[in-house]
Amino acid sequence: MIKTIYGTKDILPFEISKWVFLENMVREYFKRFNYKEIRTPVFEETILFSRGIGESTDIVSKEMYTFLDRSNTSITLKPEMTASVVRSVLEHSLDKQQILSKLFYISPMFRQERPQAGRLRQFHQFGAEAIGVNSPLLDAEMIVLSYQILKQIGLQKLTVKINSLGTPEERSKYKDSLKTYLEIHLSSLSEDSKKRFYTNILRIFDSKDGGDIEVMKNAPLLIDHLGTGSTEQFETVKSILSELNIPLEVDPKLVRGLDYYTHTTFEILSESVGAQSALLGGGRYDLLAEQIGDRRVPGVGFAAGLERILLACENEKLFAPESDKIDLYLIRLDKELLVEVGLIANRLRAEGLIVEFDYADRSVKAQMREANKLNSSHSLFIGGEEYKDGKLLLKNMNDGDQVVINKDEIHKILNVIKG
RNA sequence: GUGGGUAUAGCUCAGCUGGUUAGAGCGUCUGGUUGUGGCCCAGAAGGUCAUGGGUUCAAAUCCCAUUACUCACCCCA
Repeated sequence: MIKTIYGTKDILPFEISKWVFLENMVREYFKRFNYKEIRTPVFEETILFSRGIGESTDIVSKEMYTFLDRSNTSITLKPEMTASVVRSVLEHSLDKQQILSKLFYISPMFRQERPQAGRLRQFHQFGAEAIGVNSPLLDAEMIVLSYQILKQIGLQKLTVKINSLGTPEERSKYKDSLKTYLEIHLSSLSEDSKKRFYTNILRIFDSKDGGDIEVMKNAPLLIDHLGTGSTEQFETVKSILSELNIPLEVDPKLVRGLDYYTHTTFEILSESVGAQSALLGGGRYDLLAEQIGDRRVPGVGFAAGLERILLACENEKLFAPESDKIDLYLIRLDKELLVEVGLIANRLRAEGLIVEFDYADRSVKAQMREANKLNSSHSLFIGGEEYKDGKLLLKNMNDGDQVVINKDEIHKILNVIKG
């Protein structure tokens, strides 16, 4: 038996309505904020991600689906969307056509990680990127927009975390002072953190190792090394958000795992999912365009995990079990009338009714049971004496009332049902 | 990559300390008189008890391995 690949899932018919609901909600909100949808290919040249996201990041160093195609080009299935969107903006010079490109997407992503609750190898994200203008208003807008979407969906147990990573210069200065501090304590760090010391030193803040946490308590914080410009920008973002009553938690240890972030970074967490509690994350990336292109273009964005949001929704019981309905189920009384039933169904479907009938040549009882199971508002009996007299029997499945309809007045069925 | 857990019908799960033909609920199908659903009732189909070894007179049950799934670490949405 061939099965789905490890870490991938089918989304079956009975759960599609939840996805459509979320997608509609997301589209509606992006529309209000005037973001335009963008779709990019599922695969790109590997170098886009290795350069954009950063060689030393976990995503690039061990999680990408990378392969050589038949002409020996290194191809990678997109592990995230920001690099692709920025690439697209640069490639098509959207940044030269307008001062600001406000874009959103809903798309599958691929990362070869070990699956667990809220983490799959093919997963879905929606997100936004505002590219071209460096304004704290946009940083704030990303958080407002994403927070409101989650709220609108009905999620309750949310935490918004925010931090600033400053400019590259501030960051590298800060890294130096962090290095100086950690060199003294290097021997007492965990093995993982020792590695991080060389690869991605900021991540040591995220360590859950007791010894590491002890050491990091007294470590210098980036937030104290920001210049006045960065501090001002950060303060502006925070004050806009507090004016809008977005509950903020400043987390100086919030260090995101992608290299391109500058200034504002943020995450929204939920208590209603498993250990992978980040529903969405994002931040400003003023360096990225230059990394993968030929010019400096500022940007800010976020990405949200659909599966995690769905998981949170389920745990907070936000989805009422909704039952599908159909308008009409055709009951075939005589076996010979197979073709006629098909013709009538076709005519009524052309009128816009949702019509179903039995394809399996089953008994009337079975057909009625099916009509009931499908939640059909009416059923139409085709056959017998009435049919010979040019008549059909239309039955209301709720109250059991039946009316006679002339065969050549099928449009009347429409009136009764849609009444 | 590292650790823990689980694996019995389409689904959710029983099956106690090893002992006859492996069960339930739901779902599916059929029927409860000629052509009428829901509720109810009756019946049927459906399982190499994940796979391979081992212990034993006897294994779904105990042991080992493999595989799959799952949760957690790492990291991320």
